[in-house]
Amino acid sequence: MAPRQSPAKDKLIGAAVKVVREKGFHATSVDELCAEAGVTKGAFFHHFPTKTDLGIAAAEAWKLHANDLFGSAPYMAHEDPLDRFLGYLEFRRDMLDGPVSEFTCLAGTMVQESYETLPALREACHDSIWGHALTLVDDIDAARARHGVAGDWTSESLALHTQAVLQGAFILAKADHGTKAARDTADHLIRYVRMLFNLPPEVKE
Amino acid sequence: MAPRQSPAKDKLIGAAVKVVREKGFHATSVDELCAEAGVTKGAFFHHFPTKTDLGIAAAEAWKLHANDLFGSAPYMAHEDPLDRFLGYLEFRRDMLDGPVSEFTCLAGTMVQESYETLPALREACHDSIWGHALTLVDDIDAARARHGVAGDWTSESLALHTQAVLQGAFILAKADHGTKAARDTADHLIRYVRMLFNLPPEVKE
DNA sequence: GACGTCATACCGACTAGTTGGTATGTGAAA
DNA sequence: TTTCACATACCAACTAGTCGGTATGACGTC
Repeated sequence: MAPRQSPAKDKLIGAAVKVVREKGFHATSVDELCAEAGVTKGAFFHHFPTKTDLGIAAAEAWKLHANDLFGSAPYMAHEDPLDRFLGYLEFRRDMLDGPVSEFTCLAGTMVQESYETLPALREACHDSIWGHALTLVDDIDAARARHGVAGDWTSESLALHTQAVLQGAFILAKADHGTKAARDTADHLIRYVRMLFNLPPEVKE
Repeated sequence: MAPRQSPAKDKLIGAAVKVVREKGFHATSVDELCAEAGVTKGAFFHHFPTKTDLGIAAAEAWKLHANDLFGSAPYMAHEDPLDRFLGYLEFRRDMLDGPVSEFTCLAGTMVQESYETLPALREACHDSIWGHALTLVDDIDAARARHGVAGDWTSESLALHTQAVLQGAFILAKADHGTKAARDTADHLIRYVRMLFNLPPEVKE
């Protein structure tokens, strides 16, 4: 039956991504993760030495998931790197919809609970966030070159700024139990980037 | 001797503000809070029916603390509301220094752990964040009027955007265990606001 | 101002249940 | 027959919360 692989491992990672985003890392118990994944505790500790190690694996899976999702999104077909960057921002804004736990960031959630106490998990969250942010740098660089935009800021800092605004938007959405404030803050980010590149404000119907 | 008040209550709130910012809400136990505050468990549950209730009280105390701190800061003496707003932003950027747990936001930390599971605590965090953000609205409104700045955005959304950027900066600082990325993102926010108000970029030595 | 009554602040042992983690067994594939 | 993926039973430590008790000060009565 079991085809000599580890379906339980993947199911546990999937369960962690789902439940930890809803309830947080420490509020989610191992038993709960096993129940959600439909596996037993023996399977859990067969694949992960500790609960923290599952968190680390989930953060890694999260980074792969994000880079896959955004790497294959429609706006990536644009020829102008600035269009790709703006397409990314609009895509992320438009994702701020539906249940809060379905658009928020696993790494941003976990790092708050681990940064002082679980260094290995903090590091994994760092890799997840930075790893995704840095995928934007090449397009930002190319967009500046093509459109002759200098400014006393680095492309890397702007890439990280977009992640900061999104992480902040998630917190507003969680506090508000709604998406309006989050979408408004994403609109401010888009307005800012357009101003940096000397574009007129986005026109919305 | 005991001056007919509740020193234990205040000490517990202070301990919660400190320890929860470091470790998170769920990772902090009642025993730990009592030890930090130097009181007994009896005192804890005399003043707070549940651990969550202490979290709520801490969120309320946090809002008072913030509005007191920023309400009496030096930049508030500026006559031009735009100078006050920019002074606030620069002050917040310059606060991003030293140990991470000493400049991050208690409400932003707790809301991530409570938004789906502890509605009363989520609500208290909402009040704390919104209550502080909205103190900026009058100055933003007045600054727009005085400097003739329209734009298709509301002053309230810009006030909330500043909070989102700061919350995002805290997450970057936690993930990075450092302050550079957080300060850079605050610089982007200041650059944005200056552009909105048609000011040249900030000059730094 | 002495006295009884009551409320508040606080103490710390205790408990019922949950936690992350372990030790050992099983059954199928190679 | 060895190995890997998983299951079951179990445990020590810790969890939030309870409960009977004490110390202290406020207040009304005489």
